[in-house]
Amino acid sequence: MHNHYAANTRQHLRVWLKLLKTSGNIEAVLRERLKRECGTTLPRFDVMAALDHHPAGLRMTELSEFLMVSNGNVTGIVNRLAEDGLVERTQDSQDRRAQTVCLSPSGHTEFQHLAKLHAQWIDDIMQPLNVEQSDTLMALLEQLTELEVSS
Amino acid sequence: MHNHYAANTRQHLRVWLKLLKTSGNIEAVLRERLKRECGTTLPRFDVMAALDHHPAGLRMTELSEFLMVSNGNVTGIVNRLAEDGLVERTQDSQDRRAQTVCLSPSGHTEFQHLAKLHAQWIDDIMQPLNVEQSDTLMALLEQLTELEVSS
DNA sequence: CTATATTAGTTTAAGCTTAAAGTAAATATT
DNA sequence: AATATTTACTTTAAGCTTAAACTAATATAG
Repeated sequence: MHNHYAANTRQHLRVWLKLLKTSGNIEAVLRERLKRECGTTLPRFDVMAALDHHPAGLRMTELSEFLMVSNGNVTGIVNRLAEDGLVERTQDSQDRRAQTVCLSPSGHTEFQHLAKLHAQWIDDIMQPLNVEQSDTLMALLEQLTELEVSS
Repeated sequence: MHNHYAANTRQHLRVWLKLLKTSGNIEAVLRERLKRECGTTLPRFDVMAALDHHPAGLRMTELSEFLMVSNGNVTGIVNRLAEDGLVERTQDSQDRRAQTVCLSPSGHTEFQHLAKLHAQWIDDIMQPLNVEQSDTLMALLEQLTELEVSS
């Protein structure tokens, strides 16, 4: 029986599609709730979470590295957050090219609210797994994080 | 010890972030290879895969339902595929609003090439898991597919 | 038959995303 | 000091995505 692929190519495809679907479904739920219940988006939430994690603020470049997105992308999201008064830009006094972005007071308050809801949603969604199961899931996913970086 | 959340809220968050990251990493690899090696995108691939699966063709609305994206979205992707001669639109003779989209001969040839590469990439990425492990992963992901639909 | 409602699909506005080009300031070289 | 390079960031062009508005055709109701 000639078979140029590994014996379980089909199984691999099925698992990948399941992984993609599960992750996408959960992400869609989060996006939907952020929008409907909070009037915001996942990218905005991610930027605010990064800034909340760095109370001293971040440079635009640091922010884009932390979030692993392009710097042009960060420019747009920060622009919109700034328009809404949720983040503040401070010009660097040493380097006139640079600026530090941080949450405004109202942005901080708003994020605390968002983070609480977000944690509850995740907790709810992950409820079906007991501790042992989620450990197993972590370990299996961990194995997929290694190879795909190479080649 | 007062704790208003379930005991493993933090663990739940960690697992979700791991799931999101793993899925996103793999998706990024696929996007990158589709672009660099094939000059195409994941949305285009998805549309072509759907059409390959339905040799008789699909209506625009059927396509958007099958892929679970908005109909306006499908319009744009099919437009670009049509510009490249990879799909063909056929006006429905019964209903002047409707049309059937299917892969062109060159689109079919092209997709066979893409699908082969795609399967090899997935096979490669999923290699670290043996059959038992991927069964376990499937089962765990399956549990997360149930609840999140509700509420 | 006419008015209404539904259906198929496109267009538009807004945001997300990237790569590539551009701007301006700081640093390094000669 | 003048030139070149690097760095920080923005802008642009293109594509993906959605919801909402829109167009046109079909189906339904009276």
